[in-house]
Amino acid sequence: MVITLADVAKRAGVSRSAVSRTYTEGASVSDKTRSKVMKAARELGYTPNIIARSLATSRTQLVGLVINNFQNPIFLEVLDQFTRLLQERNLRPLLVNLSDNPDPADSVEMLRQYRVDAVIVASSTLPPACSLAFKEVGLPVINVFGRYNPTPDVHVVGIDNQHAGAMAARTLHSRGYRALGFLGGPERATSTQDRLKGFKEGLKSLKLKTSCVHYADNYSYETGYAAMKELLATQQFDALFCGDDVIGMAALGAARDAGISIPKDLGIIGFNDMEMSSWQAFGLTTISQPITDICNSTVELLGNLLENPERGAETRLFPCKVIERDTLRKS
Amino acid sequence: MVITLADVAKRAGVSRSAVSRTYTEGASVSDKTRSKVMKAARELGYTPNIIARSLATSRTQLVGLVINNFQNPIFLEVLDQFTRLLQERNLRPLLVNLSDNPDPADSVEMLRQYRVDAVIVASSTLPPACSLAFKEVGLPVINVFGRYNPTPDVHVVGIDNQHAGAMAARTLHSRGYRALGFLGGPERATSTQDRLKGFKEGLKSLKLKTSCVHYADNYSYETGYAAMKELLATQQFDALFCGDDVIGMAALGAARDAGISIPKDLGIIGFNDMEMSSWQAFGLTTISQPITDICNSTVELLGNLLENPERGAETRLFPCKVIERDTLRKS
DNA sequence: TTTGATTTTGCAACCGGTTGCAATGCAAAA
DNA sequence: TTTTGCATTGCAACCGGTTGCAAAATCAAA
Repeated sequence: MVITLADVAKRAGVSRSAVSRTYTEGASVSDKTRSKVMKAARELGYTPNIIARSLATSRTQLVGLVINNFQNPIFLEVLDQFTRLLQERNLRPLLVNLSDNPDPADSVEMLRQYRVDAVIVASSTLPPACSLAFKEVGLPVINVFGRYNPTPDVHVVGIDNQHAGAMAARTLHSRGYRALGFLGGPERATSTQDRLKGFKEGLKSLKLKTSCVHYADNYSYETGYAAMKELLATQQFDALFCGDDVIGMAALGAARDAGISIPKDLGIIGFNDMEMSSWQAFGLTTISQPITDICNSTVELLGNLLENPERGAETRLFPCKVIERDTLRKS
Repeated sequence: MVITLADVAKRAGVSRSAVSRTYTEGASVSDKTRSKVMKAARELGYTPNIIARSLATSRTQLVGLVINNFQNPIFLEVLDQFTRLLQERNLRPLLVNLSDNPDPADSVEMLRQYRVDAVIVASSTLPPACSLAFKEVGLPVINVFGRYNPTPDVHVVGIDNQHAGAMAARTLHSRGYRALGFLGGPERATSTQDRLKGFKEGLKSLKLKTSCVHYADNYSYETGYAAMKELLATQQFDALFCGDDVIGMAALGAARDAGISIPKDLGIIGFNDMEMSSWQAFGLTTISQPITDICNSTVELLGNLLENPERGAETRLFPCKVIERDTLRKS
């Protein structure tokens, strides 16, 4: 037997509206009524039914949180931040795993059925069409870690991957490396493409050419290790820009196994600055994304979006930073 | 302008009930009516409102997923599995981050307000009282990675930590180590306590005593590293059972830095078999929990629980397994 | 064709809240 | 004391579905 508004109203000797109003921010209720209601509610153990409220207000306070990468530990941090920030704003994350099927249609339908107030798509590997699909059914959507688009059709918060690629090129060059290779994540990921593009352009402006380009199909150690072995067997290079720290660490492992001296004979720079890159077993020099800034900005933008859903699409880019460790020669 | 049941009904020339029934599993509708409705719905772009349905049926298909450990990468895998398994059953995970505030009261209230059908508390560090709090307000709850309790008041799915501790003791002993130490995770975590208890009992039946006992306050590398350094400075031992792989890897790092030969002069066994323990930079011998079995079993139990919420509390324990790598001598 | 059993259908009440509107109460101003 | 203005209150309709029940339709058997 569950307690409803009406029960509380009866016990407090007021109307149902009065009860509703004491639970509504900024509604007009006298202190006297409010305290009568509170008392009755406490005595009965009343808990407002948000589902019913959602129906009436057509606001659920639910936010779809779409993720497709449960391999990369960086996303655990992302989840941590998002859940915290959303909780602070009284928003609730409905988690969606898009790993196996990159076709968002089902998820779109599902989140629509739940009438979520907005959607966060956190992925650098999902195609832009995915976020668009949400927008097309009228759901406010933010693509975090998405691709920069000069004429955006969907809100994007993240980094400028091209710029980061150029930064990697300049950094390697400044340490005296000259034969620079690229070992990216999945080739189809826009983040990979953009980083490579920026890397190449960076090299060009330094009058250099990319020594080799190779990809790891996913962000696992094995894949990265195998890719690096192949690279070592077939290519010449004295420094490597890796599309992710996991791959960077795998490359580091493979190089060490091949007896290559790091950073003397080979320099490696990773991407993401995950927790364990700092462990002294690796000491991987890497480029970090300002995850905290990105997540904060996303949720803040989300807040604005809920006030004004028609707000035009914008792009928010944050600068990356080189994290100095032991896999590059000192400049 | 959003399309409702009534709109579809009007266009299809049937009653609202008919529309509702075509969207309800196992309801009685003729094929003719059903197809008329489907056609109208398609033409109008109708999406049923699950919130309204939830209100009417008092079933939301929402499941609270409570996590408090966003540091340990193992939980990313857990999240991956749970989201997948829940999705398969048309259940939706509402993610709750209990990191900062271990007092579950707010979360209980929130999940209650959303009328979630059930709650999964996935944690080995939260006190049992936390899961109980959910039960007390009438929410079916399963504590995953929880503590074994011979007279359980809450459903528990996980491993027998005591048994695992004994397994660690036997394993170290069988490799010829005799001065066995324990470096656990947070002391207050029941999993830590139980593993230590089992470890001690295992030693006792081998006529040995624990050489030293120490704890790391959390599951981070730094903390583990510092704890290990202290241990090395103050204690004598030739093998160490670590409460978690992160700590194990930190211990490994600290030992190497101290110039200790592993596994010859010091054996280390970890816990959890996380992805990177297998990386050849570590090759950490460890004890693995059968995460997949545990998650499967949890969701299956959850399914049963939804059918019959009054089902008595049960405990489901799965066996752990030693994963042989390079940080123990061969037997 | 009639009868009885079985499906299918629509009506209307209900799920548990919110909110516009008119009525009421109350205090300050006239 | 009467009037005016504002804060409070309750009524009743509404949000978008589900479902028990009785009536209508369908089907098979007689």
